[in-house]
Amino acid sequence: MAKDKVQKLPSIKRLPAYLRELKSLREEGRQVVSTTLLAQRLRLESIVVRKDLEITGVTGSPGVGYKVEDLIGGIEEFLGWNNTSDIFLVGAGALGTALLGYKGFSEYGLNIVAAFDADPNKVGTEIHGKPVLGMDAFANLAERMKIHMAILCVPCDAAQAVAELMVAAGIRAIWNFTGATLNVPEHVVRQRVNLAGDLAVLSVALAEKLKEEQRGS
Amino acid sequence: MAKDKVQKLPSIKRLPAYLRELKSLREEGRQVVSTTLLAQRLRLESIVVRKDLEITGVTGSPGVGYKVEDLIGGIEEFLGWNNTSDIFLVGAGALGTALLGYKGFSEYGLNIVAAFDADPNKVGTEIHGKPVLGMDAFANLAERMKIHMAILCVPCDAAQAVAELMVAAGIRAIWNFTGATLNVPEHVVRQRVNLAGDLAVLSVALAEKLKEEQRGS
DNA sequence: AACTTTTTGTGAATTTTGTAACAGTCGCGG
DNA sequence: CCGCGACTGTTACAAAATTCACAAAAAGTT
Ligand SMILES: NC(=O)c1ccc[n+]([C@@H]2O[C@H](COP(=O)([O-])OP(=O)(O)OC[C@H]3O[C@@H](n4cnc5c(N)ncnc54)[C@H](O)[C@@H]3O)[C@@H](O)[C@H]2O)c1
Ligand SMILES: NC(=O)c1ccc[n+]([C@@H]2O[C@H](COP(=O)([O-])OP(=O)(O)OC[C@H]3O[C@@H](n4cnc5c(N)ncnc54)[C@H](O)[C@@H]3O)[C@@H](O)[C@H]2O)c1
Repeated sequence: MAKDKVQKLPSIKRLPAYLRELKSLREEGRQVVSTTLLAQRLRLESIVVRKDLEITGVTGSPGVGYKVEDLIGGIEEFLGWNNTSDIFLVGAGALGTALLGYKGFSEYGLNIVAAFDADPNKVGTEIHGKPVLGMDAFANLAERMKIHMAILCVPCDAAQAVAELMVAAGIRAIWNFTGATLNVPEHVVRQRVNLAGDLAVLSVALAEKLKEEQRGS
Repeated sequence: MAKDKVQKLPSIKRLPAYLRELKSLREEGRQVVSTTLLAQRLRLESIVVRKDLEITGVTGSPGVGYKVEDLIGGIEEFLGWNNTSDIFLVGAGALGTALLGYKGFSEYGLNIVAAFDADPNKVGTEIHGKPVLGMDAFANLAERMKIHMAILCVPCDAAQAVAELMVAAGIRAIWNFTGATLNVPEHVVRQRVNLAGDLAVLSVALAEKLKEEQRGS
């Protein structure tokens, strides 16, 4: 029954880039912006921008453009980034440490509350001001604090086990930085950061470019 | 003129996941695999897997499946990951440090040779066994060592300037971990790691799921 | 040997995404 | 207050990706 397909994925993925640019424009004191300008800044076609912005429901005025404020508000509301959501992070290793210190998340309405790790040497310490707790504390705290989202950056082999623990603790959304494919129940959403996939695209594009060049010259 | 569109992007992005699973199957001593099994492991439909594998040119035999060895070889060759490529990293900060220590890159035929940073306190040190050099050394070394690829993880504001320096040094592919949209000439390929975009998808999917649930109950 | 099951490979249908075209609105400069 | 260029919003069209449908191959089963 559950036909939980989110539509217009590509558009949604581009929204944060618009948001970033819009905030930068606001800094510059700009109040109005056209899709032409946005497109130019983001190296896209203006029609793409127009179509993307359509899904937020924000409207502009012909001959003028959109109000910067409206767009920022509209995108944030569409993404649910206007209210900050608290999130837990599991795996305070190399990558986890970088994420814990990343200032940019506040732009996305994201607040990492605490980190969790299996390593007893790390438990009890603080990283970038965030406490590192033991895995046994996870379920209890998640429930008490009503945390629904979690970042997963443990080694790949541990990923599935940790994910199951998350699900059992009531987590509903897992942001997965590991290479593993998670098996989770229907009611949990998951999003994998596919670095390898991006690199694959880059590799193929470069090879293509070089080949083409050889042909051309 | 150059209509350098790489086709089947979604398929290419999935290939590394197959590769990972295939290597794991090889570990387990498996010699043959069907798209049915692969799909099950990666939570995809078997037809998706079949279509994706098609682009590598590897063929299987009906009723049996594909040889695991063949597929691994085929995918690696298609992606150009069979010969290791050397790459430079610029921005040895929080994220850069994590990347420098990441063992997984060798799976992708990627070898980070050296890091570069503007911070004089970092220059001259080593991170995870990789030397951190000053920015002034970049161009010269890139040419001498014939490096074509670079990882960009400096703060967003510095991204464009550093990218231009890379291009001037002959870099042909930039793996961009910053939020900035890079302006580079036609002959350079770029791939942005869009964390914010992934989070956007997760946010919307979760909101959707919750809304749907409310309706359903 | 005939039949069943599993699975590949391909061409075609369907859905989704990206592009183009254009009517209609707005503000501006005369 | 009229015409012009800039811009939106919508409808129509094209391309790409996904999904379906099925013939044919291999291996096992009766
Ligand atoms: N480092 C990178 O740059 C990078 C890049 C891409 C992907 N990744 C992925 O991110 C993940 C983490 O990478 P990393 O480099 O930070 O590894 P890491 O080894 O530095 O950190 C892993 C952390 O997880 C903890 N851990 C291990 N098992 C656990 C468990 N069962 N429960 C809770 N905590 C546990 C460890 O104590 C450690 O602190 C890996 O899956 C890796 O593939 C890392
Ligand atoms: N930390 C994260 O988890 C994270 C997550 C997503 C994206 N990012 C992005 O990655 C980038 C780096 O993030 P970070 O957290 O590592 O930042 P950071 O401040 O820890 O590191 C930036 C590094 O770049 C160096 N640098 C600054 N200007 C430079 C220049 N002009 N030339 C060469 N080096 C220069 C600095 O000395 C520093 O070492 C940022 O663009 C950030 O948005 C980071």
